[in-house]
Amino acid sequence: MFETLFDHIERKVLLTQQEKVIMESFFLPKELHRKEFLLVQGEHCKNLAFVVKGLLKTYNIDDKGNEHINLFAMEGWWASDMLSLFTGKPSNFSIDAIEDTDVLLLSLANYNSLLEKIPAMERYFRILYQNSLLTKDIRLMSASTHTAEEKYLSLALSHPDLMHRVPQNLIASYLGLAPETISRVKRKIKRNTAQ
Amino acid sequence: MFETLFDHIERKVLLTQQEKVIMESFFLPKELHRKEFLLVQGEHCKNLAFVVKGLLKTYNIDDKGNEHINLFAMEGWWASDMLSLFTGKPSNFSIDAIEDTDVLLLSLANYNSLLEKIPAMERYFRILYQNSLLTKDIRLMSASTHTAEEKYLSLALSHPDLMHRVPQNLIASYLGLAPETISRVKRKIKRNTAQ
DNA sequence: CGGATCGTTGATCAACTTCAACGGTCGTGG
DNA sequence: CCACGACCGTTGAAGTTGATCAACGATCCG
Repeated sequence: MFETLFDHIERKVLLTQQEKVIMESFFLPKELHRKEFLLVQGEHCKNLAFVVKGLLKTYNIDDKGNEHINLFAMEGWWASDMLSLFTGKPSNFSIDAIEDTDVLLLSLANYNSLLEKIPAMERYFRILYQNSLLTKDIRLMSASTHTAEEKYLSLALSHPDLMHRVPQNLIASYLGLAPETISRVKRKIKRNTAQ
Repeated sequence: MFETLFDHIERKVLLTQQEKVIMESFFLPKELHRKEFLLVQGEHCKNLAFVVKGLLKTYNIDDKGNEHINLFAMEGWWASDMLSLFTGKPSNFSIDAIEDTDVLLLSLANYNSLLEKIPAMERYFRILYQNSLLTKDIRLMSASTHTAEEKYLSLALSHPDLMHRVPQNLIASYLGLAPETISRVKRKIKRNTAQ
């Protein structure tokens, strides 16, 4: 369980053996099976979740009943509704499991203790968030400048693994497109690359 | 100059007098007048810029020659192309001044020294990035779920100050809409609220 | 077998863009 | 000081992209 976590953290910062022991006590392991919820929209988000194995999706259901996926979280990723977690307001997102998934839960109180007691973790999260910002910026740019086809191709290029693990209607939702649009884009690409 | 910087930082973390003295040596003050560039798309981004006074815009020009504003940075905001700064790759953004603007420049080397020498700054940037992530998430959601009218109203509500300082064609660019669309949205809102 | 889930295809529709023209305002140089 | 250009917003008409609606086929699995 914790090996994946420490592996991932130590790509950014180093931890002493003692720090690792302390950290283990902060996390609560949990297993989710396919379709099980980690967070339900409207409830209060209580944890950050580190994905050890499996695949989660974070999504919002809007007024018209449409689902919009905000994030896929695979092994080594964090999932949460941080806005709800930090403000205590009801969550705008649901999180559930696309595959059977193992997570390590970190409560807000433990998150704060962690940051206080282990300076390396302050650094870790700074770097993690810094990198996340870069990718969000790119997505944000892509959302308003790219065509449906460009969005699809760009995701297929940067995350080929996702395309295999996730049904296309979820990819569509993630890209802000209708499932039918994805289907048509794929056909068009096939036709173009065929000859 | 530095008062604005420290005021802003000390809303998140506390600094000792000694730390402030050290920090001052890391920053280079610079004045920009209206339309002057801080960064030109395609060049290498060398600095983080803290806006002391004025207003900057960060934007990308796409293949078709369209300008897409990524960020407005007013007093107390940071502007940079972090991807270019950290990777050394050519920048995807230009940054220029909408108003005459005073900035404090922080080079990559000084940014790293800062983080190393002053743990409070590690914490400051972790919190800064954490908050930025939240707002980016909201923008990202808004970009794919909201109509033109909703996007406009939501910005008008959350940043009324911007609407007064920035011409509408730039607002349009920021929201990923055509300037004409903003004009029509405004007319519609006026008609609806009139009676 | 039968239902659930997923992808495909066609037809229609709505939202927003694009193109073009015009009017107002502001600031600067002659 | 005023005239001109730059810049900005508005309006209309036409065009495009992608959404929506509906129907159908395939696959998977209990």
